[in-house]
Amino acid sequence: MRRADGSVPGSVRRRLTRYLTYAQDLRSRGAEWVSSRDIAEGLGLTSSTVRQDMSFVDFSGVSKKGYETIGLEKVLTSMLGADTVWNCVVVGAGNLGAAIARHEEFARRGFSIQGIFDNDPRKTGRRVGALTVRPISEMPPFVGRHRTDIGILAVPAPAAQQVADLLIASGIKGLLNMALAHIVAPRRVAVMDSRIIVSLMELTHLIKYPPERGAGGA
Amino acid sequence: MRRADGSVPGSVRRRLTRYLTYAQDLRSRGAEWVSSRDIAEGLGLTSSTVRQDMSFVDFSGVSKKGYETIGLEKVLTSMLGADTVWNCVVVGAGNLGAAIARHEEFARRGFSIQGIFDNDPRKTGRRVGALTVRPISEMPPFVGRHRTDIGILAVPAPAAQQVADLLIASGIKGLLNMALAHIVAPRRVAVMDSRIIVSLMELTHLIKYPPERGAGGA
DNA sequence: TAGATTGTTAATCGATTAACAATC
DNA sequence: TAGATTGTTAATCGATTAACAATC
Repeated sequence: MRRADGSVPGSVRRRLTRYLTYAQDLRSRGAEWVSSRDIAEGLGLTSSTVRQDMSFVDFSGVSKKGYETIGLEKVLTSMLGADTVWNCVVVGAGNLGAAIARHEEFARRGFSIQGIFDNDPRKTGRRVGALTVRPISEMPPFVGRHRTDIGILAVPAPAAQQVADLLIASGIKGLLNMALAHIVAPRRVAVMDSRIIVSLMELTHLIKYPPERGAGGA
Repeated sequence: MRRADGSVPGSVRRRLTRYLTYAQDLRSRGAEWVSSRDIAEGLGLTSSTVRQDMSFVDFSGVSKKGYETIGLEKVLTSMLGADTVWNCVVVGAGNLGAAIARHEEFARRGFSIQGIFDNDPRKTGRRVGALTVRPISEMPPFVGRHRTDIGILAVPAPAAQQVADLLIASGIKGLLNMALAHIVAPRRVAVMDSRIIVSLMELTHLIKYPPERGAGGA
C-alpha cells in the first residue's frame, strides 16, 4: 500500500537498501529480470515480503517475468536519494572519523565529505586524505556556507549530544551517529545510529544465545 | 516472559545494548537507581516497553525505587557477553579494516583484535597499530591456532562471501559483516550486518521522506 | 493454452502499549 | 499511610505470511 507522502515503514526502509544493492549486483552481472522469489532467496526473506514491500515502491513487475533489474535499480536509487550528492561533514578525527574521510567509497556513493572537524589541537591542521582537520568552532559557519546536509558524529560519547546540538543549530538535515550515546534531536532532523561496537555486542549475544530456528535474527 | 534458553527476540536484543550503555553512563555519573520511566525518557521509548524487556533479563527491580544501576549493568554485561574477551580477526586492511585494528575502544570493550589479513601484496607486511597485515592464506590456520571467535569482514562486496566461507570453515563462531553483500552462513554461525553506507542510505531516505509523527523511525 | 508470477486481500503472528493489582 | 513503581496480563497495533484471482 503506497503512501501519499512516499514515506515507508522503518521495517520496509531497511529492506529497500538491500533490494537496491541486490539489484545493482544483479544488473552488473547481466541479469535483466528478477522475480520476488529470486530476491527472497538471495536475501533470506519470503517472496510475500518482497512483493508486499514492492507495493511501497512506484514500480510494477510483469507477470511471469518479475521485475526488470534496470528499472528496479533506477526507482530504488531515486527513492533512497542515491542519485543525489549529499554534502557531509565528519566531526571527530580519530580512527573512525579519519577512515571515513579518507574512504573513496563514500564519494562514489554520493556522500561528499566536505570537511572534518576536531577539537584536539594535536589533530587540527593535520591532513586527512584531501582534507585538513579544522577546529569545531569553525564548523557552524562552514555548514552554513557549504549547505551541508549530513553530519557524521565520530566523537566520544560524552561529546556527542553537544556536537549534535551545534550541527542542528547550524541547519543540518540529518545525523549519522557513530557515538555510543543516545542523540536527542527535533523531529525535522533525521538521526540514524550506526555503531560497530553495538553491532559487536549484539553479535556476541547472538553467539551466546542463538535464536530458536525461525525467530527474528539479525 | 523469560525464555529457558536465555534467547530473546531480536527487537529486545537491540534494546538491551542500549540499556547497557545507558546503565554504564548513569553509574559513571553516580546514579544508584533508575526507573523504567527514566530509561524510557532517556532512550525515547515507553516505560511499558522497558519493563516488558526487563522480563527477559534475570534481574528484578524494587517497587518505588526502580532498578539498581550497578546490578543492571552487571546482569546486562554478562547477558551480552561484555564480561568476556572475544578473539577477533579483521579481514581487509583498507581504511575501515585498518581503523578497526588501530582503535583502542575495541580492546577496552573486550574485543581483542588478534590479526589483520589482506590479499593485496601492497598491504601485506605493513604494520597497522600493533599488528602486521598477513596474506589471507595464513588466516585459516591462524584462526584455528588462536581460537578466534569473531571475523570482521571489511573486504569489498564481491569477495565477502568467499572470505566468509573461509572463516566458517576455519571454525569461526560469528561474523560482523561490513561489506555491501548478503552473507549466507550455516545456522551455527551468527552473522550481524554493520554497514555505514547502508545507514547513510537509510538516513537520506529518512531525510527525503520523514515518517509521519509516531511511526517507527530509526 | 498452461504455467508462472504479480499485486492484493485476508489470516497469522509478534511487538508494543495500556492498564492495574501487588508491593514496598 | 499514601504514593510511586514494578511485574504481568490484556488490548492494540503493525508486520509478516498465506492464499489466490488477475495477468501475460
